Amino acid sequence: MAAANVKDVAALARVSIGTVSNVLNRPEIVSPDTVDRVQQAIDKLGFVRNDAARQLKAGRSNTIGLVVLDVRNPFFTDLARGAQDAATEAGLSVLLGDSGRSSQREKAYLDLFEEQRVHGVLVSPLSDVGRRLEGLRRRGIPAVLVDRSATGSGFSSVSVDDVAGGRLAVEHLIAIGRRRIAYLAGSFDFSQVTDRLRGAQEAVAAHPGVSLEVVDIDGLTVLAGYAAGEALAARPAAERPDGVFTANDLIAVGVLQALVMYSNISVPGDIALVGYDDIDFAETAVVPLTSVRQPSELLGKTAVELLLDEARDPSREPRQIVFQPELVIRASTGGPIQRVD
Amino acid sequence: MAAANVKDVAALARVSIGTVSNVLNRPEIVSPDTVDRVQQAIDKLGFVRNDAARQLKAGRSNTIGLVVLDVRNPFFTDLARGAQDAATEAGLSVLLGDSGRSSQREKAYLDLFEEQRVHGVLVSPLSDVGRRLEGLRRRGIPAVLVDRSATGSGFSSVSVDDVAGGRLAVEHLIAIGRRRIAYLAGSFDFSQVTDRLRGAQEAVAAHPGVSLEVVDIDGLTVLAGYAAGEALAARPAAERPDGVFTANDLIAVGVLQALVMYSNISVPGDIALVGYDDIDFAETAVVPLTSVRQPSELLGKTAVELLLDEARDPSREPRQIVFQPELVIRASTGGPIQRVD
DNA sequence: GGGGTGCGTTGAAACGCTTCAGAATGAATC
DNA sequence: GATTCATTCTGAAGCGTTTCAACGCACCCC
Repeated sequence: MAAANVKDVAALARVSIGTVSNVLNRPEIVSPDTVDRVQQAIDKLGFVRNDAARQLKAGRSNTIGLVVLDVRNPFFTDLARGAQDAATEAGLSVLLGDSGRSSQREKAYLDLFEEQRVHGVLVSPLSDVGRRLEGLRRRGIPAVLVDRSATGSGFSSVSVDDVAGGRLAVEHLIAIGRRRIAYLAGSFDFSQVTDRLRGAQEAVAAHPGVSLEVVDIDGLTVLAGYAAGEALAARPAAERPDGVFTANDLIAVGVLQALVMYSNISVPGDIALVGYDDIDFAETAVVPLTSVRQPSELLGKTAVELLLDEARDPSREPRQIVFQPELVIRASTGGPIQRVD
Repeated sequence: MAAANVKDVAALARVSIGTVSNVLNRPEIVSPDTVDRVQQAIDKLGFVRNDAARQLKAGRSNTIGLVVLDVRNPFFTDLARGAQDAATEAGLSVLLGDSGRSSQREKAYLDLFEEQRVHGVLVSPLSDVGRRLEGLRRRGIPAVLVDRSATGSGFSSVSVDDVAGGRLAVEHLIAIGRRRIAYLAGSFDFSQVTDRLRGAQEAVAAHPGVSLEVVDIDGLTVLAGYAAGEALAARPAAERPDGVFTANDLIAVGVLQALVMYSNISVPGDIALVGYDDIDFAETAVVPLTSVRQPSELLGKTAVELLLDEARDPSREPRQIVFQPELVIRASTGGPIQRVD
């Protein structure tokens, strides 16, 4: 029992294959009677349209390729979910690839997407994929960079203003009276890490009497944060910061746990703590964590929209969309909002 | 500048299109000279093979469809990663769909996969998709159920023995001397939740003098765990369990945080705690959490292997592969491993 | 020199769909 | 009754690949 095709349906419904195709794609131009007859034939034969043939004819697939740096990072899964929703809405599906920060895998996925003649690609780029994306574009496949601003690259991008995020975090610490701020981060080769630092510096610069110490730790993990927290706790009280901003929530959680162990240091009493990303665990940490939230789902949704616009009109000027992060205030900086305007 | 196709390559290399195809797919049967010439033409034209045409001809795509219940759950992303690795190895790619526990979306993804004539589908089934999968199989698309045993369903499956996991957890609690065990869980309509309970019951039944209390909480979240932990702490000490097993790590983390707040209750001193899933945060919790680990990545990898076997030989008998979970012992039950053989 | 053997190459056919120019039909208009 | 027009349907062409029977050629062997 071979799978039925349009020809079989046409034969059973006693119409031409062209009519079957019209029933499938533009039923409004076919007479109701015929639509009925064809539909019955389709049901009877269990016909399911062959997408490969359709795509071959169309010249491109109904798929959007998305390459993320790390599927295990909630930021990216949220982003992927947003992208999927927007794509589904437009009748497209998303092929999700995980580069795992390997430029080899990144390339492999882009090659795959090119063979598939995808509708477009969304990339959270590892390194310099500009040339590769140029190639895709020449073939008519638009690309949008996600989570990285791409001014001047000739591509559209959606990103979050990390400088603003850093500023937001540290201004909040200053607003609640902290004067000796520390920024805890590792992996300073990530632009996100340095952008957040820059924001922190700007906030400090705007407030005389506030100092900023940068603590370079070993990575962006809970364990690195725990070690850093222990080191802070071991300092004489006078040399400890009274406000700590970390490059992400994982570090903050580690710091928090180290401080809770040394129960003589209280959060936020002695040290107020602000993380970044607002992961699920921020809300449910031992001391609920103030954090900077990125609109990840919105990022994915918007990226797809930019992509579709460019697919429709390839000559369109690239646009850089920068989202503003949002500060979520919780107990680790004194809980309910106290704003000083 | 239209994209080059095999015909263009053939013309430039002065060979037939059949030869170009052979260079692409079976270079060993083409003379080295010709391979060179064709390769140069390919490079010069920037030719990239059109996958849609290839698939149309082949009758099926080089893609495996995977539908998971929730991409945000690390268990599934790990599983997906395992599946991707195995698929890549076999020259296939994975189309990842997130049903988000909606049977409508589940159906939509299966429809999509059918249109795509995917090589096979992996499903962590929401409800009864048996009939739907039967339909796919009739069309030559094999299916493997993941994270659910499917004995007697006619399909292969990979799953983890949750009964064994529950037994493992509670036997460990008993082995370290606990006698009043509590099982904290919500959502008792999930088979995983009840299977783990069954394992716990078996372990208790095998040890006279040990009691098991089942505490039904509101969901499987950190917050639900926190509430349950507070309730435990509020009990008179004599009525508190001395060993707690939770249906997942999130609950355990919540319990842990509630207990740590009431600092008169020590973990593991007063209450030993075992979670389930071994999420990243288990290792880095305030008190590192003993947990039952599921080989999620291996699950994905194995599922793909079963699928490929069935794709190669459709008459193959379905197989049910059940993995054994593993207990990871950490500080919440007394830390370094103490094994009684 | 006829017949066999292998190697490398050829090119038409087929995969299943969509599209589109044109045919068929019936109704409306002069 | 001829003309126009709208509506509905037809069927061949074409998308770009893989496959496969057939072909040419060189070589070897009696």
